[in-house]
Amino acid sequence: MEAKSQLQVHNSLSGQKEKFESIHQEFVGLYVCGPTVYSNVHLGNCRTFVSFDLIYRYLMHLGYKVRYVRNITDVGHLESDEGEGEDKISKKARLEQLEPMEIVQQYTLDFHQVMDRLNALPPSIEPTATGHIIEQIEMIRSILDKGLAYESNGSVYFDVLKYNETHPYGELSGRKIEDLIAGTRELDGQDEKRNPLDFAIWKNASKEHIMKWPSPWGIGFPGWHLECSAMSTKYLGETFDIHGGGMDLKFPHHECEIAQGTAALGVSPARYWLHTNMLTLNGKKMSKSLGNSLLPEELFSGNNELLDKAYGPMVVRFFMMQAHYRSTLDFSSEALGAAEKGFQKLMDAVRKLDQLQVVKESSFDVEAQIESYYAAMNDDFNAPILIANLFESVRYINLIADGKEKINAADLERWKTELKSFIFNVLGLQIESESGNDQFGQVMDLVLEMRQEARSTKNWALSDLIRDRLQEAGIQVKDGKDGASWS
RNA sequence: GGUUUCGUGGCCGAGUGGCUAGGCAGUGGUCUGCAAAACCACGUACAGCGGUUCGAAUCCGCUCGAAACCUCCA
Repeated sequence: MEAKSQLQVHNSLSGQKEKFESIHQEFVGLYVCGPTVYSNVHLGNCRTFVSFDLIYRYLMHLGYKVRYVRNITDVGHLESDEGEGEDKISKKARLEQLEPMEIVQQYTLDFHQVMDRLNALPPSIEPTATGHIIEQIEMIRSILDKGLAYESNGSVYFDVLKYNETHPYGELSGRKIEDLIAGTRELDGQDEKRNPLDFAIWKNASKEHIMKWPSPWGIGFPGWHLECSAMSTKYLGETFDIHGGGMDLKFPHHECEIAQGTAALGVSPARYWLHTNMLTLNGKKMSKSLGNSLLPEELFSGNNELLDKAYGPMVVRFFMMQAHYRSTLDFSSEALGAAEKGFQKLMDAVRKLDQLQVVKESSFDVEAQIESYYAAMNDDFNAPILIANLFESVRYINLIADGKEKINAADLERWKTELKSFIFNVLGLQIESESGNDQFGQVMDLVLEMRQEARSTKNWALSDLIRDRLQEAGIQVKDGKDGASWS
């Protein structure tokens, strides 16, 4: 409970770290913009959701009851602002001659599967845009009532200039309305809009458009920013604690959400805005359209020319956790390889933890170790620092195993609980390739016993043969003070 | 062009005014039948130039370079 009061988060609204205080003491409302399900999620998409998984997990670790809402965008966003704009899911459905909902289903399943492999917890509510058309229409109506939107040819546009008269448009992304006007001057054209900055909150559907619904303004579909406003309001209230998403959604998506929410309800939707940074490949944002994206499946199977081998989901997760969520993270096979070794080292230490001998008195400050975990995470969810501190603990674990440091039973109990909690519950790591059954472990025990037998008769040829062959099979034998272990 | 951000040792990546980041790789050592693992020691990194300061990788200015957003994107 004490650690809870020390959490600091970086709020994009202020550009600074702020003390985190939830609206309702024990509860946190968390909304994260989810994926548009028109293709397989790539690794860059995954990073954002893994980052928020960490945040979600730590908030719960601190004792908060978190309602985590993450939407599925199953109405594609408009491709262009011109009249013939087509949404991505419609387009894909047309090309593949499928029902839009088949596309949505296929890639939603893929998304869930990938999240599961990366051990990202499912959100509390995962609403879809198409399931909330009525809520969106209601919200549009409310904005129209306030005079902050106008109808034009069966579409409804948000009146940015009018809104800006009473509320600063651009407060989240640091943009000034004059600059925005100057920047968009070239774009305009034959427009239904009063101003190029205005954005659609309801869009008139052309005949060919597949996904469409009736509305007071005719047949159409909701504008691209509206779904998040409608769904976050429905499930978390008019103002909730944390709204998150990728950096690339800051403008215009989140800026528009603030404007819509404020226009419709009179209050700003979220107190804290958290933005996760991009996963880059060769220094550039991983993006499907740029052709530099990696699919999680390719990573897990090693089936990509960028990779020298396959990497497990937990190694990938650990790799992501080694960078702070607000920094870009550059992907390379080399960096992943380094992460794999580090992850292995951490897991080895966790296994050792259960076999440590206890004595009467501890020779080092266990409590300080534990405090360092909380300090790291309380500083804007600084997982890389947490991991650095965990490696400090790894050193102590190894020293105890070597008989060079000591720990008492009470300290060990408490340490085990906290350490494991941070590794497995907060970082969300899992021990991989835990060949599941005890049978295998028993066989390994037997093999190592036989090797020990050979060693005791100085049959080095046999003992080395066993060790080398196991090595070839991917099993490493480690001789320690109290016998051999393997991993 | 505008907005936001970044440039850290061989690689990845923390740090935001004085005090060790950490991981991987490397070198030397201890241990070991040999090895692996583990432990110990080591590398004097902060794009460049100028300024503020007793003191700057950390603050300010300029220069160079990179990225994201300003069209859909996590």
